[in-house]
Amino acid sequence: MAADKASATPEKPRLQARKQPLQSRSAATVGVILEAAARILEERGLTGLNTNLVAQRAGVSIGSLYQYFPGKEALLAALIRDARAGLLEAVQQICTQGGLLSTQLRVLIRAAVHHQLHRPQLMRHLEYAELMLPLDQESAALNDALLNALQGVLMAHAVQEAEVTARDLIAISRGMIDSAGLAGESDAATLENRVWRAVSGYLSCAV
Amino acid sequence: MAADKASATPEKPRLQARKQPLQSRSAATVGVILEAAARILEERGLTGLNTNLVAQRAGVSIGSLYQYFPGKEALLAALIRDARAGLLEAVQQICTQGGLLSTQLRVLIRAAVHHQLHRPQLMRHLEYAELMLPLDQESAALNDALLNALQGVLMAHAVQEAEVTARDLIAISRGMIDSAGLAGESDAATLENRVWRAVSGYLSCAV
DNA sequence: GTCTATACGTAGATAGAC
DNA sequence: GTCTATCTACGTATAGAC
Repeated sequence: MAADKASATPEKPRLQARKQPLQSRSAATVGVILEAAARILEERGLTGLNTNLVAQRAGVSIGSLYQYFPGKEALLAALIRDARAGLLEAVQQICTQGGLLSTQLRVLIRAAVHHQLHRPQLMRHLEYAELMLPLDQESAALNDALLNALQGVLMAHAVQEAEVTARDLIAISRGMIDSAGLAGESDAATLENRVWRAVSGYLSCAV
Repeated sequence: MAADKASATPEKPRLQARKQPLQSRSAATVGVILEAAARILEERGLTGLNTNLVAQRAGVSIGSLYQYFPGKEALLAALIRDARAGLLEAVQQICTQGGLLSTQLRVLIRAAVHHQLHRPQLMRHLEYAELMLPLDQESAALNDALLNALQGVLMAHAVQEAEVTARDLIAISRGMIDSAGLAGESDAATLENRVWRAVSGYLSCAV
């Protein structure tokens, strides 16, 4: 009987929040908690993030936090989802509008720079967290949607090997913006031009 | 709340190993420990790395491990130093040889691809660890040396804005190789060509 | 439904035996 | 000089009060 207590640990990280914040007050609480988590992430990184500190900074008790997020990983998953969803919205809008390839890519790069340069440290920590977490269905779907949107644009303009090209373009942009953010750059326009040079250079050799 | 109990935390991470492995047996032990740490990093990431597990995998006791490394961060610092030193050696050799810019960059990209595609997960974890650790003197010096070597090549060929260009080229390469490694690519030659396209494209627009 | 208090597990680090 | 045993601290998660 007593042995049952410590039965085989299922290792089941729950990434979904226990409650969906349908009420406005709950939504506000969730927002406060997530913003606190984001700030801590920026200041202390992944290892410095813990549920007690988040609750304290958010001004709620640890018990309340656990009512909305079943653990540290759930906080990270929510932050990742939010970030991905924000970018995806902008990207899909651009991709469905059509136009010259160069124009579309320019605008996409602008969106990416704006998105990633806003809080570079936070994005970097989230990107790393994404690799370690067994990323949930929703985040995976958002990632796929992002890649597919870009791939669609490339195919619409008859670019060869759209799949690997899309991956490379994302890697180039992400790497450069990451690096610039880390170096303390804040001039989005200049950075945008440099990313454009790399992206257009990569493509012009290909065609 | 109650009185501050954990307020006076000095937070003094020692990054230097306690002993330098001058004897061959010690050097072997250090090597075994570091390889064990590297494997765990690849399998479980930064949060999964702990001193007990490293000692166990390395086949030494936790006490012995602490004689060589005063903690988890010292293990990471040593791994980062080793990786940086390995790449720097190759890069400096290439940079001091002279020749056409395109030739030199080609060879540099080859070295970078070879270096980073070998153990992509490990490199990614180390890159992230590098950001969180107050990186020690030696690693900082190695990083500077790397950047300077590339910058020197660019300046020798009269490339404008060598500093920011060097940073961008490193960011492009690192981002693409990282992404390719994560996607499971193992064809170094193909990847090398794609990185070359991005790098040469970036530069040709600049000149 | 929000808080306080606490039990539990894990990891860090050391002291002392051999 | 290497190992075993252990102490301490911290973070997670829950139970129960309000």
